[in-house]
Amino acid sequence: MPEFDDVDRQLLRMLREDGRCTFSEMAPEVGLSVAAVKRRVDRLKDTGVIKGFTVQIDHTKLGWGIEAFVELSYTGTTPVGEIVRTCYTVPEVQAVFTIAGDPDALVHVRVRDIEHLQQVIDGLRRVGQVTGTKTLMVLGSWTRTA
Amino acid sequence: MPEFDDVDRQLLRMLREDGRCTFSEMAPEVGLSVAAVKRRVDRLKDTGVIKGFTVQIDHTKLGWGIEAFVELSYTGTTPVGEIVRTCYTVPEVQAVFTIAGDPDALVHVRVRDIEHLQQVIDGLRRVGQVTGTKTLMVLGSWTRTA
DNA sequence: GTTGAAATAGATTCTTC
DNA sequence: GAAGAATCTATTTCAAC
Repeated sequence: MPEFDDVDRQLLRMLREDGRCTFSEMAPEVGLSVAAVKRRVDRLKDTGVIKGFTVQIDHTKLGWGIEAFVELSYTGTTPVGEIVRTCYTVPEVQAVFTIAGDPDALVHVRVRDIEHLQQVIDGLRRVGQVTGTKTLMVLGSWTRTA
Repeated sequence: MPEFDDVDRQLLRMLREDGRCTFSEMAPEVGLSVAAVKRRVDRLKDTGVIKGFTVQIDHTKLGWGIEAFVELSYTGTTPVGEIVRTCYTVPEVQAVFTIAGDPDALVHVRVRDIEHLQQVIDGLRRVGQVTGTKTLMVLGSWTRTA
């Protein structure tokens, strides 16, 4: 990453708040022309700073109201790559974080109800050499800019 | 949420993979007309299923290479709303999850380096009635569809 | 639910400074 | 680096089915 200035930061902030924000909307905000804004956003994509765009979904509205983090501990011989692989095949898993120390992984899951959560946790325990789990039930959440 | 069918699910899946996917791109995929796709996406926005759109950023490219989860425990008298409020004023905090049981909150932070992480954790400890913290350093991560 | 057409707006490219 | 104009593409609305 060579130069990266306040204008770039401003553009990223605007795109974080609205990923479909147009060049014409951003241009006056940063005091540049539409063409100049396009060149900057293109450069952010080319350099990989912008990985892509996505939609923000309210999962409770879809009936997937329960969110939890599952801490997983594995036997010492389990390679990290296998931990991730055994987790992301489970459709309820939203994200997997491999961790230094204890636990070995933190898995973010989203489920319809408690019974469903129980099934998902059982599924995670079964695959691989899991030695223990601890489930953190999410009561509420706040995410930056969402 | 009244009716919500496979076409809607397909549209959400496509928008998750590319939030800037156009109606004209989605229409042939789901076998509907452009106008019909627009009506469905508009309905998903109106009903709140679609909360918004955002950009996916590679923070390592911006020099914020370290990611961690901090488990926070509070005194019994601390209201949940205050926990969230004291956390999201810290700019390094990406997300706050309030938890049922122990710990009371799980905080996702993103920092430049270890020294910076130390400062952020110290900052989180200072505000509110924090009785203990445990930090999970993220070695690697996988997120659905990202 | 569909099609097609028309109007608007945004993206993109090119030439200019 | 930047602006402005021309072109193309997509969105949006509408009428009719």
